[in-house]
Amino acid sequence: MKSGHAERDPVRWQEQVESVCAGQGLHLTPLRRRVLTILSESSAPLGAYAIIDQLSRLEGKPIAPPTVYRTLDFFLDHGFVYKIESRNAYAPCEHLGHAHHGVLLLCDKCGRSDEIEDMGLDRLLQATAARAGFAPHRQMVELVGLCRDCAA
Amino acid sequence: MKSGHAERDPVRWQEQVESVCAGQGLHLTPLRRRVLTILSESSAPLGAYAIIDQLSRLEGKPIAPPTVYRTLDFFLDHGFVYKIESRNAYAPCEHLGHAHHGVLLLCDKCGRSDEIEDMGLDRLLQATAARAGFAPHRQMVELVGLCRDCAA
DNA sequence: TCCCGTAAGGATATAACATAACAGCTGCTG
DNA sequence: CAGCAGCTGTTATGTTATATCCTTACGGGA
Repeated sequence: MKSGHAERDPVRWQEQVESVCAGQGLHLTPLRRRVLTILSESSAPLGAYAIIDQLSRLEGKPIAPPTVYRTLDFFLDHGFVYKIESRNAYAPCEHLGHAHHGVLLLCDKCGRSDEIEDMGLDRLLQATAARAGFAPHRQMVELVGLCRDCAA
Repeated sequence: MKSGHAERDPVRWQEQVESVCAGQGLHLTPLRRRVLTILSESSAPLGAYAIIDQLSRLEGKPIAPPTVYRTLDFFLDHGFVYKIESRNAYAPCEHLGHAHHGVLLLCDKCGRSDEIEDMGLDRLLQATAARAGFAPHRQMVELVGLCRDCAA
């Protein structure tokens, strides 16, 4: 029985990140690794303060916001994580390697986020922007609604 | 000489909102009217607290956040204003009447926001979502980059 | 007239999200 | 070993948004 969700494997995802880091000489420190685990094990995107809480519990001492925001910045910069602007939340990027400009499907009911790529859409967006004389360097496409599972 | 920007006429926009309100029996109170004016006269989208500041100056007394957030909610509910999620800012919706699901072009340099409609894009988004079994009821498409004027 | 319901706004407090600024540590490299 | 870069800790603060309760204004029906 297959779920409607992408069924990301947390372990596999983390291994991929590890291998990309190794390949690019990026430092995957213990702190970063822990945040990675927290993110990957969550079924839904997490807010920064949810990460702070979990991390504080893990470490047994309070972790201050800047620590987590810096870690998130590192992941965002390298495309391992994306930010969901309409929710102020962060989620593992399933398509490592590509610039992360997918379409986000955000379920109202279960809170999950799914990311899909669509070259046709990207081209159309680019063309639409170009027609307005606009040169985009970042795009956000977020759809809020009901996912397959929750609609059923 | 025509600007690259939509050159929205603040007065005209406000009149349109007035007429829609009249037509739908919506109450355009003095407070709402003042917020409308503040929004329409700004060249770039405003954050809620910028509105609070301006409104407080206009009224000669401090205005509390809930007052402005309620007013914004009213405008958002009726599609007079849209929220720019990636900036936490609010701007007049130039296409009254349509559900406001346009593409937002956000200039990094001058801070302005432009809204364009694209039926083709909407259809493609809808189709893409449907293929994933997703039923969207709200969409956000934001492109960040350089507008025509600033690129020149 | 009196009462009541509803919509709008005021006031206080607090929650939630994010960053500035500086200090310390570690490991590399000249 | 000196000096620098990268990472983390710490304190404080800035920014955005909501919960809660109270008051006012207005319209409709007993």
